[in-house]
Amino acid sequence: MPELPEVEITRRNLRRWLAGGTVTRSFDRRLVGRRVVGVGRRGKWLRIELDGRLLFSHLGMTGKWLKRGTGEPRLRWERARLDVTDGMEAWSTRFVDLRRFGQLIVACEDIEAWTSLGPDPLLDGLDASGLARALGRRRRAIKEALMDQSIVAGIGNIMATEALWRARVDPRARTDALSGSQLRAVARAVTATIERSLKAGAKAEMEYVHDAGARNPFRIYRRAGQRCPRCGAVLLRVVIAGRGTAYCPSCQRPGATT
DNA sequence: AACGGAACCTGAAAGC
DNA sequence: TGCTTTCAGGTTCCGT
Repeated sequence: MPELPEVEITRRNLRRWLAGGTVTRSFDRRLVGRRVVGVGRRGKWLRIELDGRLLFSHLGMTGKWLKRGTGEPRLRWERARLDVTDGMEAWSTRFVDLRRFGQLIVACEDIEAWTSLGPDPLLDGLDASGLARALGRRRRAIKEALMDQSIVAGIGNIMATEALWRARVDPRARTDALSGSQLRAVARAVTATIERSLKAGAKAEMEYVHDAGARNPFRIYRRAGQRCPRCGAVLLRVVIAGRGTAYCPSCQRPGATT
């Protein structure tokens, strides 16, 4: 269930585990014998660069990359593995994915899912004018627009919910109704929310909020019925683009115009 | 073109 | 206890 922060943490882990190593065993024969040059990310996509090949990885809802010993047995829900050696040591990375929405794609050049992404808030930055340009003159709800990967890359249901609360903007507000100051607030809030999550989540074994036993580290995500941490009003729930959305009816404002 | 809903898949938690 | 319903941090397709 990862969004940009978890995917970025996964990228850093994979870079540590793989970069400079040579693949000794893989789910795909075309990767065996190749050296890993580096690991990149745009939005929610990972791009593992090897000599002469690219491996794209999307985590879907439940995908995780984990580091294990080469001799360790197949993990529960393991779908793929990539073993490497640096000449001295050997180890294994495993891709586990309970719900199987994740993707692994071997390619020789960049795939469309990668090249068609909108600006990535961490790599490209995000300001009000960039956001306004990306939104264009569409009129859909701001939350739906933020989750569109061609508008901004890497935002999912949680980052959108949290960022709009931080920006004090109603998630149902139409994009063409937002004022300049609301756009600035949203752009700042998206970046701040991602950075907060990034700091909180850096671990070798990612834990997602819906994992059994996991705590909810977010301010309002999945907290409808509880009180707004800012103004104390009771948070409500609404469905936008098919996704559950908590919001504060008191301090999150609709667009400036209607 | 746009929008809601279903689909893909496997569970956990809540409700009865 | 056990059965049913709802929900889940993603993306895509399909019908209206």
